[in-house]
Amino acid sequence: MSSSPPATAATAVAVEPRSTRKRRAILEAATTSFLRNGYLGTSMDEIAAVAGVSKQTVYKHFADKERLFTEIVTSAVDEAGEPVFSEVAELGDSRDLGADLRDLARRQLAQVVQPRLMQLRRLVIGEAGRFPELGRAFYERGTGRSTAALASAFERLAARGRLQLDDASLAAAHFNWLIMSAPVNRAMLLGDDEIPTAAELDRYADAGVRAFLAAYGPR
Amino acid sequence: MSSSPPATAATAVAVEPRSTRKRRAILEAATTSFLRNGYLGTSMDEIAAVAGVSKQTVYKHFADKERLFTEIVTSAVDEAGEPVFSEVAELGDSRDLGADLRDLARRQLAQVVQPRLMQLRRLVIGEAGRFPELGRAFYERGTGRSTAALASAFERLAARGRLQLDDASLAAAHFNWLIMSAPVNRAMLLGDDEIPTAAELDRYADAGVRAFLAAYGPR
Amino acid sequence: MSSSPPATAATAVAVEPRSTRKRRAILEAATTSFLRNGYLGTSMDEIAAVAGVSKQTVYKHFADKERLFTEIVTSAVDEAGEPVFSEVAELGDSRDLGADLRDLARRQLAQVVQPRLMQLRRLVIGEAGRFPELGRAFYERGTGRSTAALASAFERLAARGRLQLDDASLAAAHFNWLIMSAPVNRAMLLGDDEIPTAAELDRYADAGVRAFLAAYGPR
Amino acid sequence: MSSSPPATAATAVAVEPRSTRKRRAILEAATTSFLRNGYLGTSMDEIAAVAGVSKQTVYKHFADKERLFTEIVTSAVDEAGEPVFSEVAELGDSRDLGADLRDLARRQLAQVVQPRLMQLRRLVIGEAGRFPELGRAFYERGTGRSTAALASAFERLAARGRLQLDDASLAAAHFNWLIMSAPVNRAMLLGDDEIPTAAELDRYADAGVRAFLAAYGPR
DNA sequence: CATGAATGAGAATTCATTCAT
DNA sequence: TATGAATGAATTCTCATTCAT
Repeated sequence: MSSSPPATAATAVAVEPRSTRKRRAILEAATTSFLRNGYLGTSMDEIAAVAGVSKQTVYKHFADKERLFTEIVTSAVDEAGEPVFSEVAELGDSRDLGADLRDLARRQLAQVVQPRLMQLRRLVIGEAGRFPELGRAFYERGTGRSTAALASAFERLAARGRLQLDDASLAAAHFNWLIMSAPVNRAMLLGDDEIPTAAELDRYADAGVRAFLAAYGPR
Repeated sequence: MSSSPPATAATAVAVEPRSTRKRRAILEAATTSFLRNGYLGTSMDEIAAVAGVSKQTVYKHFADKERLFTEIVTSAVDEAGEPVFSEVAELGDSRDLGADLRDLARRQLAQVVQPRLMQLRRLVIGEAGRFPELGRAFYERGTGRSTAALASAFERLAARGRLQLDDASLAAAHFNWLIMSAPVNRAMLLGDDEIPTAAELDRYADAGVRAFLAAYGPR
Repeated sequence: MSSSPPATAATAVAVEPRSTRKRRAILEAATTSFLRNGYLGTSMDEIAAVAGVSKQTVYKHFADKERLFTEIVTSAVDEAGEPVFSEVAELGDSRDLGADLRDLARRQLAQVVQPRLMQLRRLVIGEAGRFPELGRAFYERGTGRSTAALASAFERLAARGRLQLDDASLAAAHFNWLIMSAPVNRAMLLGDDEIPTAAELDRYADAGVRAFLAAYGPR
Repeated sequence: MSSSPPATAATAVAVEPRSTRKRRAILEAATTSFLRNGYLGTSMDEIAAVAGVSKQTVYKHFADKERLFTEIVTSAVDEAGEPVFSEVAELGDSRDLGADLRDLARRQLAQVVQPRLMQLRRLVIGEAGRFPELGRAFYERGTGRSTAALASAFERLAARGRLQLDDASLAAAHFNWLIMSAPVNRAMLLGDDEIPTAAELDRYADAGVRAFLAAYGPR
């Protein structure tokens, strides 16, 4: 309150370089716009205006619209994959497997159904024709990675007799989709306003786990 | 020179009105283009050129691009729903429930994964922001209708002890997604080239049915 | 060639030739549209649609848009001039000149301020650049003719000492505009909704006559 | 904060910003074109070409054609009203009222029949259907304002016995139209080539004043 | 380094007019 | 004679990208 930071630090050093700041503003503006209006539905003019910079500045930072788009989507896809993945990796060996799976399922579902992630999913699917690499990235970083992690966790559990399965990947896929499919499909088609409440999601996750355990649990 | 009124009549009746012919050409061209390039990625010029008609003719048949688009997608959605739905409705009471379900699952999966239907799904999802009605229509006519039909079939089977369930809708959703999710998700994100072979699809359908019966079959 | 079938006569002669009927429909539709939307603001498509005929039929009857326009406006101008003119010609020699002039003024003003005539005036003025002949026609048939008629009536009256003037044309113009200017100017700029009531118009006409007589009446 | 470089300031102030220059070029081009060809008869392409700027630049300065049009016409109307109005306000109390009124009348008439103002009048009248606000503005700023000013001047003169009237507004309207109507009506309908010479106009103004004084002057 | 302007093309939509039927 | 379709250009407006300042 009373003490103001050294002048220099305040304006130039402590604060991040203005170039970086602008770059971030552009990224933010572009992300919002691309997620909301798609690739063709977004104009560079709009991005520059929302970011509060000139169009030239946008082009200084990103060679062209395509590059800006892929950069944004790629990094969004990377980020989005992270938390889901780390959750899965933690699938432990507590005494109550059902509780663990329920916990995982709930968290995963809550993650995946977040508006931002749903928009990203819609965007990638809608542009899959124009940008196939993004579809592939989304697939591999998302479903692919988490299913793989899940599969290896299930493998361990099967080895200790806590699950009955002969194809861990298949079981992982079944688990995954038993939990996510209905809400994700709904939300993808009905828009962000129709996302179920947290309670409903939890119930759905639990039901998925129940079915999964009935099919794959220790007999 | 005698008299060929019958001929005229014949041509007039047999040959469909040229207007109808043109209209169909426009619809075909537009459908192809919209499915491949999306709403914004498709131009009226292109549609007219591909249909081999003048732009004016397009505008005489369809008030504007939006109307043309929604008309096409709506009718495509309607058609697409039909076969899936009728399959489900036929779910009978033969002695071998597993065989019946496998049969249904295989057919349904083969249907849903057809390139054209996948493109439609991508299109509707991609344009869900711009055309929410289409998303809703797709949801209701697709998943919605077939899940509902499935649920009532399951209800009957449960009444006769052939399935164990207390929420038929939930069971229907589980069935549905156990079978379709993985391939559909794959195909949506990886493009039409990556659609699994028929044999793989059948195997996946069978695995889904197996898991379903393990969870919901007679104990 | 001898006798035409009675049937034909019944359908075609008694009733006015369908060609004439269509022609009139076209003229009516075009008149309405031109008056409301101007020359450029009116499309041949619209005219054909409103008239309930095909565009080709329009072109059969009228060589092109310009010809249709000028024909319509010219005849509207002619019609419009008529009643005003005949009123003026009747300006008699009753004992009460003031009453006669008031009568004339009221009728003339009521005529000239009719919505349809105002629209025509606006139209002709607005298109004066594109169609100077129409401006000229309107001027001559309207102001020109009635002022001339008025002038010769005033001449007669002056000869008998009932008016004091040395330039009958000038007096006629003054009479004319004392009565019409304010309401016409108002209505031209403020639209048809703002036309004064009949009573207000009468009062205005009377005031104009009063001023006119004060200036030109027998001293 | 202390002192800004004088040099920079000098150039920045002396040389007007290029943006302003372009804006003015656009306004000029658009004004000419709108006045000559009307709203629909003028294309944005043409405006840009005549102004020597790109279409984009036009659209950066003015959101759309409508806005450009109304801005131009509104400001033209405002300007046009000014001189007429200030003349009227000055109507003094010299000994020779007739001379004063003649002077005023001549000036006012000369003003009002200027080609540019006549074109504006035609334009506003022709577009009154599409842009009613402009008609109203023209009415209020033009006739309305000057008649009101005239009325209050007449009121003063009547109070001192130099005019005989009981409705100053009416007298003002009569004065106004006695002087302007015939030439304005002529010029509106017959085009700018037919505008009377200055001498004719003066004579007409004088005649109007004579009639006015005969009707409203001291008996 | 960043701004305003320019470019040149392309979008949707409408127009007046003319063939073929 | 009258219709649907075609034509070909023009309309308003927007786009991604690049100079010049």
